[in-house]
Amino acid sequence: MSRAASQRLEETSRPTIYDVAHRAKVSPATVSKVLSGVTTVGRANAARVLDAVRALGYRRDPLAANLRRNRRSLIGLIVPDFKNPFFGALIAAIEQCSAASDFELVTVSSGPSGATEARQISALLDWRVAGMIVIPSSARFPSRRTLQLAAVPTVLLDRISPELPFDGVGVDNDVACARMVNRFYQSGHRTLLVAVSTPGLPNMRERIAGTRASGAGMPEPMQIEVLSCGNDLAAATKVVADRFAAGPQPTAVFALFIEATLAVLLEVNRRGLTIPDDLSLAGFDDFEWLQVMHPPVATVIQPIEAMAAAAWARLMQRIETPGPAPDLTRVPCQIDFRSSIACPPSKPRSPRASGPKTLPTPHRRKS
Amino acid sequence: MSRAASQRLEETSRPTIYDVAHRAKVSPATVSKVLSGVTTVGRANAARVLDAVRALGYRRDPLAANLRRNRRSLIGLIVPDFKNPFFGALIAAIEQCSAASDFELVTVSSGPSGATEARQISALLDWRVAGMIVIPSSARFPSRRTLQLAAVPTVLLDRISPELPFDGVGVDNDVACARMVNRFYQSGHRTLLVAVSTPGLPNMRERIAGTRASGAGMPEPMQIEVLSCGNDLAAATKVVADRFAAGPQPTAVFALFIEATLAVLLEVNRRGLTIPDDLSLAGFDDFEWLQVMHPPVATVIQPIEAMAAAAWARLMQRIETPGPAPDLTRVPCQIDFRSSIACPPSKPRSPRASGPKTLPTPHRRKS
DNA sequence: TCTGTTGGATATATCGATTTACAACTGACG
DNA sequence: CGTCAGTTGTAAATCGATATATCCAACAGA
Repeated sequence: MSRAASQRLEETSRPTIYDVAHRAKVSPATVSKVLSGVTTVGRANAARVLDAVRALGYRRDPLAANLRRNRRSLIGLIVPDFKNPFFGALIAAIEQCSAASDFELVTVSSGPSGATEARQISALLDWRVAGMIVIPSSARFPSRRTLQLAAVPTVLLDRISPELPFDGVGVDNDVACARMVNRFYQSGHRTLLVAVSTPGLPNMRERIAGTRASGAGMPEPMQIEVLSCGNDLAAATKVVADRFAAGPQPTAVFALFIEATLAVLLEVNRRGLTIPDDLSLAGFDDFEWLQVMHPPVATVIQPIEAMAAAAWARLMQRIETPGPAPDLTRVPCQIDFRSSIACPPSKPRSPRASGPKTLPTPHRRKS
Repeated sequence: MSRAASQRLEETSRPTIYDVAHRAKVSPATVSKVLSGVTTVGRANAARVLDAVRALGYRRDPLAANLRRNRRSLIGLIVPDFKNPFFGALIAAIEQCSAASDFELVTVSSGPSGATEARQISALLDWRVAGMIVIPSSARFPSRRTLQLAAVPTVLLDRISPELPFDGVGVDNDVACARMVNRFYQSGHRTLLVAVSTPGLPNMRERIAGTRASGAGMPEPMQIEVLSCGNDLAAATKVVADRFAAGPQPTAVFALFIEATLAVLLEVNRRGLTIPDDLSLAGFDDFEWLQVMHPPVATVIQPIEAMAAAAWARLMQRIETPGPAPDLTRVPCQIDFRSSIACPPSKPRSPRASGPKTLPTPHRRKS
């Protein structure tokens, strides 16, 4: 009866598996088997089914299929912020991975607040995702309410810590920072201002630790000052401006997140300073525009494709064989030492001293 | 029987509506009514249901609910590229809108190819989204295969054209371009190189038309040259380099998309030119880093929040009352005339002539 | 007393697919 | 010829929720 109705509507609404079955003169069960690649179907029947599918333009309803089948075909991805192109690139890379698989990817953002993050996680769990990739947004992740995550294969990305009971994929922050600090040291710097977002974030913690350790291990130990800048550009701008106004002028800044790099550049402009003569600068994360600065800004380059691939592989593996021991994968960073790092100015604070340049800078004004 | 089983598993697997009903000593139908806010439920029963929901931590399965209910609670969003922070900001703004509504948002990217765009659209249609917001990726949208879209409320965003049978929300490209061209004209420019991505894209078409019309309407008509740069930075860089190497040196460039702005800045660096003395530059889309350039780059600022809000409102309206007449909404742009536009150099090609400056530029090197 | 109405609750069919248990058919072999 | 094994196909239950029809109690009006 209902099937008859569905048949009548065949042209207006989407065809169902019953319509296909009817047209191919087989049962819906057979159609389902053909579509899911079960081999115990006669060649003739299979062919007729495929013909009918083509003729009717049938597409299976993933809602119904997922509901019945226990294994769901969705992967959830949670990023803190869509506006950040670093996360954007990660999303794109992960989407690439998912396209090559049988899973569909659903991406949502958690915002800086832990509350909305928990809400988004719950929402994805409601959809019974087969697995999740999460870039944690808050320092303390996961909140108690989201601990249900343990039930679903989950891989943390970028902001990872060995204390959490999840698989994780991140970069070797300490190594990268050590290399960058070394560059500062080799250029003659003995003090370094490190601009971080929230010191509690796992990746920030690692970067700070790496910087500190490396600085302390030098023949002449470096003096490392850590500046917490908050999460957005507005906050960072203010903190950086205050710091430049207050303490002794820094001669080298290592910005551990992109907004800090921007904030420092803004402040440098405002004060009419010159990079690298007055101030050496290095950043984290590579964006194309960093190369068109005067001079181009040295940065740690996080291997986005590699991170995405590693996270995806880890998740697939975890879905297939849910083993008990979570593990962390570290991907190495590249560093592009661009010309924004040079000798410190010879006189700390004075009208102007044209410090010797060790690195070529692109020509600017030709007057 | 099956319910008994489900009851037995109550602690290990997610509770169902039957579990709630059992605990509250009512029928599943009543629970459903309470949860969907139907008022014909006695106060005592409603209270017991809510208690049971809390006690069991029940959350309704959106798969099952959406399957049964005809009205789906999903909105699909398709953007061409997650890496572009302009789209990222749009996603964030639209997500904001959706958070305040009963709908859930699913975002996917279509990539530059029309084929994957069609595939993504089909996938979203399979999920029976209640509506879609699409930033078309290909010049000819929609492809024939995706015309099924007509069945679902759909709003196009950013790249819109009156020929398509869809609602659309975009910016007043022609007005914005006219204002920018006027600025070039007022600064003394009579020739203008316009860098576009794909001239066929609706927004590019509009921008080119607006630029051309405005330039032609000047007391001394301007000479407008259009340069097709392709869609990514690599292509744009090459095209721009070739153009600078070949024809007469441009004195003013209006980059209609962000990669072109970057490409021009790169080429300017490579050639050791100075902005705005040797070349005046304006761009489209505002990014924070444009302000830390030397000098800051003038740009058209697209009102992202307004676009998102307009698109969302339009979609909600269309979902509630599916009227037949599609319409286009235009949102006005702001322009930030930064100091990257100045007089053209007095001598077209020669050692160097320090052209008179009409606008202050921030100090650079103090040597 | 009987009928009609109404608010409140329930039983049951249903959304569209998958899965399980079983029936029907085909040969093969004793 | 009958039984057994191996294929191939189908009927019916099922996933978890919602819509619809039905049912019941209480109460008003005739």
